[in-house]
Amino acid sequence: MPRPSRESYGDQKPPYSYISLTAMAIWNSPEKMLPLSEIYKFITDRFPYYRKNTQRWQNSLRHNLSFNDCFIKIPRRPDRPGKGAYWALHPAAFDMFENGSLLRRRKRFKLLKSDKESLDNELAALANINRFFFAPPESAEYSAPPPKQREPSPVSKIDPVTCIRPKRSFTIESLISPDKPQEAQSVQIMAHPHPWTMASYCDLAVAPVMMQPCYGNYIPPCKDLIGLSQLALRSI
DNA sequence: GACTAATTCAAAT
DNA sequence: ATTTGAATTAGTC
Repeated sequence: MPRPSRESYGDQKPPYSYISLTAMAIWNSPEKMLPLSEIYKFITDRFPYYRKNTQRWQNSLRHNLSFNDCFIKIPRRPDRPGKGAYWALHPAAFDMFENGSLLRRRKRFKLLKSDKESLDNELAALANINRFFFAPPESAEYSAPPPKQREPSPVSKIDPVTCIRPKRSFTIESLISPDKPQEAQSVQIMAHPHPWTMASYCDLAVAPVMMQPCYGNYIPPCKDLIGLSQLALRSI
């Protein structure tokens, strides 16, 4: 994204909140998700103001990441080595800046407790699936992780391990049969279309039950929407 | 000026 | 690196 006027703020503080800046960075990325280090990079690349006092504003930015439901943490796939998880925007947070202000939103984006819990469960399921499908041979041999250790949330109806609705009859354990741990190793990884579906993590043939979108009721990132980054960069 | 989002400091995980 | 809390600052209506 070449931007001639990229640094037109000079050393002055840009009129964007950390939430706006972070959303820009994420939105601007091809996969609509970035690790923390890339978010830092996006900001410091474009706004010289943030090349100083990094300790302070990066701590604040991290605080925002954890505190605001509009940011969700996508577990890093082990085939993508690196530090930290990926951060994405919650699909329902697109109209966060509806009022046009990138400084202060009218209202804080907050998920309902039940939505928050099911989201957390699905993300936990992603992490578990990562372990199943990407575990090194030696650790894959021992056995599937003991189901009993994972206590499902009393609220959510989604199985935290399989990430499927209870009506489904078979589980990950049944797919990864104890006598054929090697098959699980040969799973093909897809192109990672976007973080919202299990499809980006699992092979169709091996895990058909998981193809249903985890976020089926939400709107996935859409190119038709006016990207916050474009919006912001245009105004620079 | 009230209301509350955003920022900061910083402890705990 | 991530989460959380408390205190403070500061946009908006």
